Amino acid sequence: MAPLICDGVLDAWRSFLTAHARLTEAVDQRLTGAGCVSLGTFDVLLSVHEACDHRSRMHELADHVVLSRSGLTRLVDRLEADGLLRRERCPNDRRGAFAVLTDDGERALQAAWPVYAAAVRELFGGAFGQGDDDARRF
Amino acid sequence: MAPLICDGVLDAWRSFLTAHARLTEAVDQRLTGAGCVSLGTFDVLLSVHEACDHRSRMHELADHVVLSRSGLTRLVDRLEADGLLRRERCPNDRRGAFAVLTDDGERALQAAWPVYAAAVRELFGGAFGQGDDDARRF
DNA sequence: AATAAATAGTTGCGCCCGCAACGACAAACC
DNA sequence: GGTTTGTCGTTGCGGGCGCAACTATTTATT
Repeated sequence: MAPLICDGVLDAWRSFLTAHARLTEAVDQRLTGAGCVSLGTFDVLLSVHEACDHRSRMHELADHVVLSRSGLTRLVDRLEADGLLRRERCPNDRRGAFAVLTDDGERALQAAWPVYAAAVRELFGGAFGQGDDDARRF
Repeated sequence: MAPLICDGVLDAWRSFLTAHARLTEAVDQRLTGAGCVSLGTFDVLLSVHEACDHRSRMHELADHVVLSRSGLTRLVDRLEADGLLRRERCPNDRRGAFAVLTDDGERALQAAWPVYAAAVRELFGGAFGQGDDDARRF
């Protein structure tokens, strides 16, 4: 039988899959190796930080980090236990809750940021034409 | 404070992360929705199929699908229980084992292949310039 | 040859996730 | 106003993964 994969799009897809697995693993190891939060935690903290008033509804947060609602509930549980996030009741909608950055969460985000940025630029940016490497304006 | 993300490489990285999450979810749903094996299973079956003699050493397989050795052990356990794969002792190295496609595994791979290819071309290929869409030579 | 170091694969353990079901609430409909 | 439908977030459950430790075997060292 001929090889199943003989198509540019499918080759690219497989490269995409392996690149994602290796890159996320490498970036996560940079973060945790430097004593920072994990990549998953960082994504959540950053999303909350970028939201209006540094707070985000749970379902919006779940959408933004591409996690199920239940998955986000547990993750926020952990971050709340770690003191990085806290929940706040939503005044308009008594069903809803906000995730809000605590001061510790803000500090953890700021501490992780340079590690994250450097790792992404080096590992991800370096894997491409690195045409933007001199466009750093951090 | 200024927004933390103001860099082309970092924007691209975040798009990369969300694209991966959404695309793998969508491709997996196409496969399972059509009664085929999951995406993770498909990757393993395809890797074994492409290997020499349709068999692959466990550690090579783990590397190829970017899984830990223990993770691959469990995954092959499940596929063996499902009758899609079987283990064979390695004659040269008595520590080693091969994962080998069974006839059922081969059939499952062939059944999933067109669904997989169509999903990847449409969802992944379509997300780009689709310049290769007419280069299909399946 | 004898021993030390490295490698292959498996297992116990704990973590993290998605699905389905649930209770609380809001919005739409009549 | 009361009922139906939809949405928000949480929980029980089971699946799937990585890390560290382990056994068995190979390879390197002396």
